[in-house]
Amino acid sequence: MAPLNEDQLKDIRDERKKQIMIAALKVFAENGVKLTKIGMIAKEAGVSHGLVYHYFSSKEEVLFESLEWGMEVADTKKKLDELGKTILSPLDKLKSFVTFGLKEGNSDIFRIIQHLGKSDKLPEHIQDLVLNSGEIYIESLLPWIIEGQKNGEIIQGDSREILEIFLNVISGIMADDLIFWNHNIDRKVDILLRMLSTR
Amino acid sequence: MAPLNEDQLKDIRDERKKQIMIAALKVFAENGVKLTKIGMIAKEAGVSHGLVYHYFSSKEEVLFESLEWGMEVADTKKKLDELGKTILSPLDKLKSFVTFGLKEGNSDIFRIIQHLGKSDKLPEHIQDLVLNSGEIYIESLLPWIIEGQKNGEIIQGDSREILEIFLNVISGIMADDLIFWNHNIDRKVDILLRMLSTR
Amino acid sequence: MAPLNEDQLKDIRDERKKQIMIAALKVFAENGVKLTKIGMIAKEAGVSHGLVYHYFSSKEEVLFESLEWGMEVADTKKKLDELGKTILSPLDKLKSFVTFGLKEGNSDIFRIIQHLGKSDKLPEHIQDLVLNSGEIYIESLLPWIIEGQKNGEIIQGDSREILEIFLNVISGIMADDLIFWNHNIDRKVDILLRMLSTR
Amino acid sequence: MAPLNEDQLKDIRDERKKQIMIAALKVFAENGVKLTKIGMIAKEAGVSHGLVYHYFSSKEEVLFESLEWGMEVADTKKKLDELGKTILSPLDKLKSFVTFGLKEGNSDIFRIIQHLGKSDKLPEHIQDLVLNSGEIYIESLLPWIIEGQKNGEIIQGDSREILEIFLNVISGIMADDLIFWNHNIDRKVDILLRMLSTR
DNA sequence: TATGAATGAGCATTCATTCAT
DNA sequence: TATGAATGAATGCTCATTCAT
Repeated sequence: MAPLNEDQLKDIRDERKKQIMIAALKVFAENGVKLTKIGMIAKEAGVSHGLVYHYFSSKEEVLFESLEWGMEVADTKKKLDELGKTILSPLDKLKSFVTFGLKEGNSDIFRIIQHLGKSDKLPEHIQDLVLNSGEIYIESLLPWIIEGQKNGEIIQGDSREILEIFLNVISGIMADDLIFWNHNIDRKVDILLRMLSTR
Repeated sequence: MAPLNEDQLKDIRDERKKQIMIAALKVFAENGVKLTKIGMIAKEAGVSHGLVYHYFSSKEEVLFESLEWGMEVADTKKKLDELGKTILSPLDKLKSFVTFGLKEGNSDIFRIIQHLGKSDKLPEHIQDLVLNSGEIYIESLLPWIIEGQKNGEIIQGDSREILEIFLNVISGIMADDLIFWNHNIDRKVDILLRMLSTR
Repeated sequence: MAPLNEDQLKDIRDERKKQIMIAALKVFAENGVKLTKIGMIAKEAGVSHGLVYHYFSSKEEVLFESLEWGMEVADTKKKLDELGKTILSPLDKLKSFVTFGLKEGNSDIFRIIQHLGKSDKLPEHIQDLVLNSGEIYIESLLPWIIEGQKNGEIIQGDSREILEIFLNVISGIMADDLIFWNHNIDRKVDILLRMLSTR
Repeated sequence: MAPLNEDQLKDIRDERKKQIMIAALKVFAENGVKLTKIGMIAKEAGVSHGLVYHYFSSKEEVLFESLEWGMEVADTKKKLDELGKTILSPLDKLKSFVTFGLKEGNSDIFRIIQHLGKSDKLPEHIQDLVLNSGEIYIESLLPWIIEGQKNGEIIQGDSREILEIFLNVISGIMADDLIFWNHNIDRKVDILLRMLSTR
């Protein structure tokens, strides 16, 4: 009889928004932003397209909020923190990180960012998010590279340039065929890391 | 003015088709197949969109014929043949090939194929082309890998798997930011090739 | 808390309905029926859009009931009755009525009716209301016109036609820029009434 | 065989655009801008909605270009010029102008402008057009008012204010029921003009 | 009674494709 | 051969209406 109380409503709202954002991240990652239709997100989330617009004001808003939220809760970030605390060698940290990132679902944000990088006229707040996201990885990974160079594990040279090359390769791979990479993944990641390792 | 005779007409036909296909390959490579509008191809080719339909029955047909023709005449192929005849070491051949491929324009077909790999429902004849295209490179490159393994330049292991990993990395890169890779290209290609080289 | 008894519930019901109808008349008058969204009415009334549907079965029903109720209780009607009882000359009664009607809020029903007059396919019961509404004013005003013609204040001719012309002008004005008319209103109404007066 | 030459194409283009603009002015005038669907314009013009977008980039553009063109070629303007050259008295010029303007089709622009005046956020170039359009009438009509005041035909007072009141009444009427006004039009216009006339 | 979550029909706009010239 | 006029299917978004709580 009585309407739902505020907390219950907030729960539903949050739940639905999350549900839609998870779907959005997946579909955006798979198809790129432009080719993602709102209907695809709605279908993936199991709701009507109308509902998507009940929670988000536009497709752009879905993208922005999903990315923002995704970057906040991203397992990738947790993984980085977690790895930072282990006693693994820098190179092993990188390997572990790449292995993690290539698992399906873990690379969604990376892939979306990459798609976005290729669009011309991004709205500014999304542009900011994209630029910022790059920085997050660089912040975490650059110290590992430097440390690896110090202990002789990683090749010498401009650390940042080396990292950029590496990230470029990784993001290219992620945009590609994840299934291929998940077969025999350790072997493949080993080969990938040879790029950087002094052996 | 006398009407053109048949040969002249055929020349015009061929010329126009080529002109459109060159434009198509460029635009498809830059934007992906779905996001490429017929109008974009027509504009790039300097013809009306109507004319595109005069020579091709559909966008899909433009894609198919362009790819087929492009793979036939591709500079990449010539480059492979050419390199095959040099006395460069296998690793140096690979380097030279990658360096060539990263130059703007030389990777169009590669990039289109990669875009296509991500679509679900490709018409069969295009599917065949895509699969086949991989084979072309494999045919040329696999012997180099094997030779490199024999002379100790290239890491041991399943030659074909190594090549596939390598091609995957390369195609990922090509889909990405070519401008980045063309800065300081030799240094970058060197690092890339460390994946395969024993030193 | 004891549950509300039936009378109390009915009071709430009536209060809420009135609240919504007042809001509806205002918003319909300002925006026209088609351009009025249920959400606009709900917001103006300070209730949720869901509640509007609790009391009315459709937007059309909101319109119909609001009009019906509005015509019943309209201040305009009271004003007409009131003026009827004064000893003002017919022309002065008309002036006073027009001045009253041009004040913001007093012309809502007039304006809605006018908007409706322009729609094609009105449901029959609303059509009836619209036609009927005209009659209400005519009933009150026509005697004034006739009286004015008798005493020489108002121009001769078919009384009903003269009234229709006059009402047409008034309703056109009301649909327009009320703010303009409320500046220096007496002067403007004087000019308006020159149409009818013999001077 | 040969494609149409440039002149022929231009003719078709101009013809189609005109056809669409005429339809647009009519439909916009009848329904107001917001309630006018592109489909309604297309249907009125006897073309597909797609074609409307072939010639105009958006609904707003249809509105703008149609208004601009309509104001340029408007018979109203010609009528004003023409009347200016006659030897009619100022009051008779006004009568003649109003009579002309109330004929169906002659008031489209007036009515659209009036609809627009009630919208809030008009794009600036349309806003300009609206403001400008008012001025056009004022420019032509004000001298008539002044002249009429001089020769005693028209009531004394701030000429511009009198004109504004008059235009307000006229535009209100035009928004209304033109069919009503076109019955017995001379009689009605006579009554209307009594507002301004000293007799 | 009261809320707002949820749905789907409808309209603006884009673009592949057809066709008259 | 070559052009661009013309069509209509598909997609983003809005809003009336329904319904669970």
